[in-house]
Amino acid sequence: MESSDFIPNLAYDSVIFGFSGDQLKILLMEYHNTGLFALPGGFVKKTENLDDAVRRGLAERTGLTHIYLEQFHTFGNLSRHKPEVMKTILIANGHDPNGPMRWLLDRFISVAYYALIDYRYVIPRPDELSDSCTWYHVDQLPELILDHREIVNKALENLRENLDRKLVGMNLLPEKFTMQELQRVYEAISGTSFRRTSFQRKMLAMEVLIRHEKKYSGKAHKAPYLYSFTRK
Amino acid sequence: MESSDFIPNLAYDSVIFGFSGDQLKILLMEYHNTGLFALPGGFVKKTENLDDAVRRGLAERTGLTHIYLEQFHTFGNLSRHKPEVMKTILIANGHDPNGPMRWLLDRFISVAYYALIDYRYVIPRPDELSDSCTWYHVDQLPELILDHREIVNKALENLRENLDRKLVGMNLLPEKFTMQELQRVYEAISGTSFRRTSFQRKMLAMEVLIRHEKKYSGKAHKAPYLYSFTRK
DNA sequence: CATTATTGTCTCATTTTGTAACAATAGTAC
DNA sequence: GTACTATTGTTACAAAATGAGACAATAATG
Repeated sequence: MESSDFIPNLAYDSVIFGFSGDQLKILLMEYHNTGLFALPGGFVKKTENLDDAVRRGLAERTGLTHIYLEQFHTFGNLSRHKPEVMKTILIANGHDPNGPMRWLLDRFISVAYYALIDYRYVIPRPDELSDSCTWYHVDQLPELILDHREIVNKALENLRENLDRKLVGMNLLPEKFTMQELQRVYEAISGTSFRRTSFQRKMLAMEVLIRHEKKYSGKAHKAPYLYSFTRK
Repeated sequence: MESSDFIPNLAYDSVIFGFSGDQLKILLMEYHNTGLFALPGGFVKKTENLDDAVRRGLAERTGLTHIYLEQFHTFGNLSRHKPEVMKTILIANGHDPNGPMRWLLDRFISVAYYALIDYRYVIPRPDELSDSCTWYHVDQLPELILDHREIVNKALENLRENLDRKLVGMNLLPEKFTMQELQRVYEAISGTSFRRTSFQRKMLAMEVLIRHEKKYSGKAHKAPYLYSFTRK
């Protein structure tokens, strides 16, 4: 990680949403020997588009390309600059805080993105400073460094606002899904519950769903249809 | 303007909306002797919050403080880096493009904000590189440098999305206004027209308006009430 | 075949929205 | 003053959207 390749004082952070077991989850990194948790983030190369830097980082962290990404806010308060936190992390990783990684102690303005991905295909990979890169239920997050908690909150807020405007479900679910699964996604994001029949009527009225074959679960009841979204 | 005071490679641009004569307008700067138009922008000091940098710039450009501001996107494509444009501007202003202002030719990632302001109170002031800082109707903008046209489009898109979520009218109108004036604002932003009676019913149902005395225009018809928003 | 759980659809009441009508003015013309 | 005009605030009714429940269909089980 060579400082001179990157735009100074500029970083990005990503809130990576996945859905499993009726729950909305996000990926968090845990730094070696510190118990500190953070959002996956990175830096922007001097000869790279901002969006591409984020996609590069996401690919490294999840193994996925072609990810649904939304930029939602840029965090630029001075209060987010806490060099002592980064110093702790560097020391815990055996780096000299006055060595070649010293630039990590600088002030960073961070452009925040959220990603929606199909949970099943992710292979979380920690980076060199981290032990783990793991899914956490959004309602049970550990304490996060710097302003990362605020970033998550703003991501959630934004995701909720987009729930009715964009086809959020499309990116969190497999290609084919049942109406119930789709409803669970909407409920997890909005934090409320919907009436089954109203939800079904609303979704079908949007005319973005294609109905496929039934899905036999082996359970003793009528089998639901599988649906997919019309446009890829 | 001393390069070393600022965060390198980071700028902001502002889309300043005002409303007058039933039209939505924005403030544009014209650079000396070039015929080039741009959004008012600036740079962030190393010891300054991002938001504060923007407020500082807005105050300089408009004379106003306490402005309604929304950050809406950060533009970070390589394609927005066109050093020859900035070079032209520097030369036209009698600066040496290899002199102390050379840093202006660097690549900049720009955080974009829009502001909503009461047109009447603005005293537009050009900066040192500009002849003018003038209002332009959003449908009749001159050609803009770099990606500033894209920035305006995205600002408009964002403003439209916020039209029903936030009290947009509050910031573009005087303290007291008629229902018709409010409707004109909504129509100018949305680009559509609304039925008078439905609009009135909708606004009153929101219960955010206080009705005041009537406004006598001197015209031969019933005088409309003046309204204000409940919360400041 | 009866039972159970769940699904897709339909029905009806309620609420919201679209549309037009109407009465109330504030001026002008006379 | 009265008649007339333009615009406003409100009401009335139709149409559409939504909330809430009923109901039939069906995939398993015993």
